[in-house]
Amino acid sequence: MIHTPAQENCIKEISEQFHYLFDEEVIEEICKVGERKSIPADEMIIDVGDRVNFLPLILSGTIKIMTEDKQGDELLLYYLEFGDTCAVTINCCTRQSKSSIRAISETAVEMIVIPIEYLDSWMAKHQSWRNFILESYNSRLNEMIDALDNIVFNSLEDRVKKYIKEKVYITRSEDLDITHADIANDLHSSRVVISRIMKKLEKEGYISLGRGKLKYLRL
DNA sequence: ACATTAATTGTGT
DNA sequence: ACACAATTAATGT
Repeated sequence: MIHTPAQENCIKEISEQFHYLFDEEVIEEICKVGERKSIPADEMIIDVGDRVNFLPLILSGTIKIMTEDKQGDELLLYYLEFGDTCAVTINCCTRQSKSSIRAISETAVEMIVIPIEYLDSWMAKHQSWRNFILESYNSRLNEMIDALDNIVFNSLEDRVKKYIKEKVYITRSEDLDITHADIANDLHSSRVVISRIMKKLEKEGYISLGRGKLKYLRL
């Protein structure tokens, strides 16, 4: 098979990062039809109600996935990271329905987007692709059950702790630039309540506080 | 360097 | 939940 230099490059890059996920054929397919995209931080990628016509494959960076309720309040669902794809998107695409979620880049993101028309035939043709999709569904479902469990059964304080942990993990930094109001939005709570919890966590020595920032010490 | 203003955070009811 | 006080950061003079 003949490749353009750009495709050669792409194959090299994807094989390096994804060889344990996909076999050769799938990687070639991805390079043929996939398009590489760079997204700056804090960019809205998909909004609620948008028609989605591509499937993202994250190379680096983090994407925040959330829903919106009738009152327009947001709730953080989960993050997408390296090697992830969006299970919700797969659903939307194959059923030709509109997005039920909003996706915003948390950091700068590098990704490959694949037009949806290829997904069906790949499912049939390539076992490693099939496994990838199913695996992605499975792990996301488990995460969601976890998150639901957390909301229903755990106190807001525990949710804040978990939130901070996640944030530290995805930014690879113990110093977070975030306001109490931001956290309140993500957790579907109010600023005042978050402030009180933050103060408590600081007193207990878990974090240290500053205006617009906090430092993770331990949990 | 100082004053003004806006944004964020703290606290009592 | 609301209101307001206190604190801090940003901006202009």
